[in-house]
This record gives sequence, C-alpha cells and structure tokens, in this order.
Amino acid sequence: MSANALPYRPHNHSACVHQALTDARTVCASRQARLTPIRERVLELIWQSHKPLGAYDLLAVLAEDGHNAAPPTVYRALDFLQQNGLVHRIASLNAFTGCTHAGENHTCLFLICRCCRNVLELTAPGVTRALNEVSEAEAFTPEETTIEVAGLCPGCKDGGDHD
Amino acid sequence: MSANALPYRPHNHSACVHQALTDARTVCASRQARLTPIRERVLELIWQSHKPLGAYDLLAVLAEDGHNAAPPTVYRALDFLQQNGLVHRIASLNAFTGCTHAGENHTCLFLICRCCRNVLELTAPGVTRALNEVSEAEAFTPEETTIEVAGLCPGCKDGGDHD
DNA sequence: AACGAGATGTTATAATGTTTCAAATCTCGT
DNA sequence: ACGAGATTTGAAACATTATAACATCTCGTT
Ligand SMILES: [Zn+2]
Ligand SMILES: [Zn+2]
Ligand SMILES: [Zn+2]
Ligand SMILES: [Zn+2]
Repeated sequence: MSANALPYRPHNHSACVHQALTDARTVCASRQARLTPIRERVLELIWQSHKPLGAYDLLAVLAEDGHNAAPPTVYRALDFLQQNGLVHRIASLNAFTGCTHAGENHTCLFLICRCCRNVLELTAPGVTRALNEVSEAEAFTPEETTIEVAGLCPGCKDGGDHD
Repeated sequence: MSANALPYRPHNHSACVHQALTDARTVCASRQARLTPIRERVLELIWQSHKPLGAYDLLAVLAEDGHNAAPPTVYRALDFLQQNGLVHRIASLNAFTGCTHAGENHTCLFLICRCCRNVLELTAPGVTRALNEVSEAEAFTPEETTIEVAGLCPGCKDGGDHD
C-alpha cells in the first residue's frame, strides 16, 4: 500500500531528520531564537524516529554522547523547542515528538499506535471546527488543545510490522 | 446567565455528589463490582468539586480522615473507578475528575479552565465523528481518545469569579 | 474449619518534572 | 576590544506522580 502516512511504512527517514533540522534552523533564524548545540542535538534525537521519546530517554542518550547532562538541561531544551513549535509533548505518554509543521501556528492531533508506538501528527480542520463549535456553545474560550488518539496503526492491525 | 453548564455557575453541588454516588452504586451493583468504603470515599472526594484532584490530594484528605493510606491504595481505587466508568483521568493535569455519564460507554472531551480549574465534561458527536473520519482516512483503528481543551470558562473570562 | 479470590496494607522504588543558585557564554553599545 | 546586562548552561537538591512486590485481611463457599 502507499496511501499510508510516513510513520506507517518504510521511508527514507534521514530525509525526515534533515528536513526537520533545516526547518528548525529557518524558524529559529526568523525568530531570533538561538538553536544552540544542545537544543539542536535534542531535536535531532527526538527525530531519530517517529516514536516519541521521554525526557529521561533523551538524557540517557546525551549521557552516551559523553555529555553529562542533568534533567533541567533536557527540560529546558524541550521547553525551547516547544515554545518555537518544533516539538510537541504527548500528554498521554509523557513523551515528546518532532513537529511536522514547524513554525506553523496549528492545532494538531496525534494518532498513537499502542503497538509500534509510532505517532502520526495531523491537522484536521473538521475536528478543530467541531471543537470550536462545542467551546462556543459553552461560552468557553479555548487556548490549548490536546487531542490524542491511541489505537492501532494500519501496519500493526494486519500482520504487525511492529516497527 | 443560565445557559452555562453546572461547573460554571453556583449550583446545589451536593445534588451532584448525591447523584454521582447513587449512579455509582447502581453501576457497580449491575456489574457485580464492589464499591467498597475506600472506593466510595475516593469517589466522594473526587466529587467534592468540579475541579480535578490529584492522587496525592486524595491521599492527603484520606490522611485527615484518619485513614493512613499509602499511594497504592488511592491508585487502586482510582483504577477501579476508571475501569467502571466512574472517573476520568485528565492527562494534561495528572488529575482525576468524576464522570458525568456514569456507566455509559462514551467518548468525551473536557473543557478545562486554567483560571478556576473547573472542568466540564461533554460528549460531542460532531467531534467524535470528525475524529473517526480522520482515523479512517489514515487506516488507523482508534481505541482510546483523549481530548482536553484548556482555556477560560465564561465566568473567568469576564470578571473572574475564580471559583 | 479450610479454602480461594478479591481487596487492602506496607515498604520500597521508579519515573517524571521543578527549584535554586552559580558559572559560563553571548549580545550589544561604547 | 571592552564591559554591563541578558541569555544559556551546569549542578545539586528536591518535588510530584506512579508502580512493584509481597504480606495480610475479609468474606463468601465448600
Ligand atoms: Zn520519517
Ligand atoms: Zn503500529
Ligand atoms: Zn456540581
Ligand atoms: Zn474558570
């Protein structure tokens, strides 16, 4: 099959990483935000796959790097990357994933495979619209929206290429 | 105003609590699930307001009760209550709130006021439908859905009855 | 009484995230 | 180039949230 989104099928993932880093540099340059080595390294690590990583996972890899970092180092880098729309935190996983719409101001949702752990980020105008209608009906002013759908990706549903 | 949902305006909240406990007894009876004193007490505490409580908040109140409980006690009660559709966990807050659709199998969403902390649980067929469409388009099989909207409730937006 | 399943108690530990203050680095105007 | 001020990073301690493992209790059944 080929209509599947990237995380669900083999692809040239180094292109994903390269694109993400390039976008990040562009975004940061345009905002006068400093993509320092630590921040860039954390972003690169997050992009090593489409599976979200926890802060302490990142910390462990940094330790392998020989970089003796403490938790605040990672959390600060993650804060920066979130502020600048480069990564998202997945609340239901306590983990972080690279944003596929770097720099765009967007409301997105995540399809999270409970089997292979890959996450697909999507923007879904229909969902956003429906949510806005609900909020409006309750006179509620939305600011931050978390939409996370856990389930099975196409690959894991039939057969199960668990990776 | 009066179109506002319960959490957003003064109301006879003890009726909320009473209803919740009554529903819980009914649901548990029909399922042969045992609503033990601890479980009922935790449910009652969660329902003391429309603001979600953390597990350790509950633990602290139990301590005041004179009940010297350890974390597993509370987490086990919460697990039970979640299993039986009596409470929800709010992932973005690491906290728990009473379910307003006890026993019904439902996909719900939460409007979370960042100011007064009250949470409104809603079922929104339009949102659910839109999400299903998105999932289907990606050949994704949804199982658990987390929808949490943080923002300002009507009360806090104008004036700010922060409670 | 003996048993077994479910529920609770108890202790320890894991996993995630924050506060605080000091030191290093960068920025920018002079 | 220089130095004041801001930003970033280092480091240690701590806070919060959640689970693992095993012992004990409760209560209905045999
Ligand atoms: Zn990729
Ligand atoms: Zn999968
Ligand atoms: Zn109420
Ligand atoms: Zn409010």
